Amino acid sequence: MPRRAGLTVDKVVELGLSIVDQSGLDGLTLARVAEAAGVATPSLYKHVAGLPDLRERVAGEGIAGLSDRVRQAVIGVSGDEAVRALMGAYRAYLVEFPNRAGLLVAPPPAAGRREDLLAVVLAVLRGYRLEGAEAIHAARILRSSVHGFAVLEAAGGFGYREDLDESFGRLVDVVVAGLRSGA
Amino acid sequence: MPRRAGLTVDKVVELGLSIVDQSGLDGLTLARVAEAAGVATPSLYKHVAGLPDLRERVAGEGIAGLSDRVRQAVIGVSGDEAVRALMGAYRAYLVEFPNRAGLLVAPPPAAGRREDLLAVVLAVLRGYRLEGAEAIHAARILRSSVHGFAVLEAAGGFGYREDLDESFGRLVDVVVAGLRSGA
DNA sequence: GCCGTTAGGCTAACATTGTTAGCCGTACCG
DNA sequence: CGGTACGGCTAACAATGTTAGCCTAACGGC
Repeated sequence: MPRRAGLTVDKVVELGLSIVDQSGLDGLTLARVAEAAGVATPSLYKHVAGLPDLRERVAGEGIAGLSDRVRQAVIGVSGDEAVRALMGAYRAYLVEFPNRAGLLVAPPPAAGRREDLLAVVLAVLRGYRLEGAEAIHAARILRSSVHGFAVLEAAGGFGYREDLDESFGRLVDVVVAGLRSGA
Repeated sequence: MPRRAGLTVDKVVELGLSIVDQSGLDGLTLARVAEAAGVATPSLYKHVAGLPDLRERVAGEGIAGLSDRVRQAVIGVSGDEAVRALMGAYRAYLVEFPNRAGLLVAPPPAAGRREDLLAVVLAVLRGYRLEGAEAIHAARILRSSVHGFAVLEAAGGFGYREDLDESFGRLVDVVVAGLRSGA
């Protein structure tokens, strides 16, 4: 076992993310990360500035992961299909990683990552010939509805899990219809 | 200064809620509540079982507050107007108390409170002649979209605040149209 | 290949918070 | 008037975040 653990910021953030997946947002603690890294707690300060900084970075990573998934999902499709793919991928991400829901609403410098996601949404909406402010409104509608559903599902906010696929399908239909009508 | 502070569970929860409003969810700490109550920290254990319990109760109160607002908003209106009023009240609540957004997704025994909210939504949907599973799907669509928008707005998740009213108006239109078409 | 510098680990120490245990007086009830 | 129980308190402890300062392995320049 090397005297130097060879830790980097990226490894610390990755460990943090997996801890969030296992134990929820409240489980993300410097002590747990240090333990997972095989290192004493204060050593982490050589890589991150503290717990708030780590939280921010983990949130950024979570948003980036979502962004990647969504971007992959819309490759080669357009129009209604792209919207369905985008919403499906968004939901699937939070089904797979429910504990990351809380990461997706962080206001701070994670903003840069959010831009990526917005870019994908806007690209998809280009198929509807929406431009400028119109596209912004449409993007917000799209994101709001899928985010709301996914977050509530991830948190167990719906009474019973039955028919969730059906509910989601209908939500997607409503959004697609809205976009087509030039919402 | 009375030897007995005359504290009750309700007062503790109320103090907790106002602390959440002032300092966010992370600011809700037994120490802060005790200070606000003019009492030593361990004394709180005579009223709540600990921090998790307090969190649950505060969340319940937050959901109850939303429920009340929404219920008030739909009194005397029906159909499309009721849906608009419901969504408007939901959003307005989180605009007024942005820090309560995180309270609305708690899975645990706050479930009872959520039932109330669901009941209001279902009552509103009765105007669309939706029944049984149909009504459940519609309720989820309604709740998902308004929740998503309100949460993202509360967290500053939208880049700029401009035209948010316009965006929200369009979201409401899309949902109303979807419900009318029997989504 | 030596040597200085630095990066990346460590221990020690401390503040804050949550939590438990146990004490003690006040308020109320018979 | 006396007893009980409720609602406060202090003391003590564990866990976490954070700072300070040390020490050494790794690496680069001469």
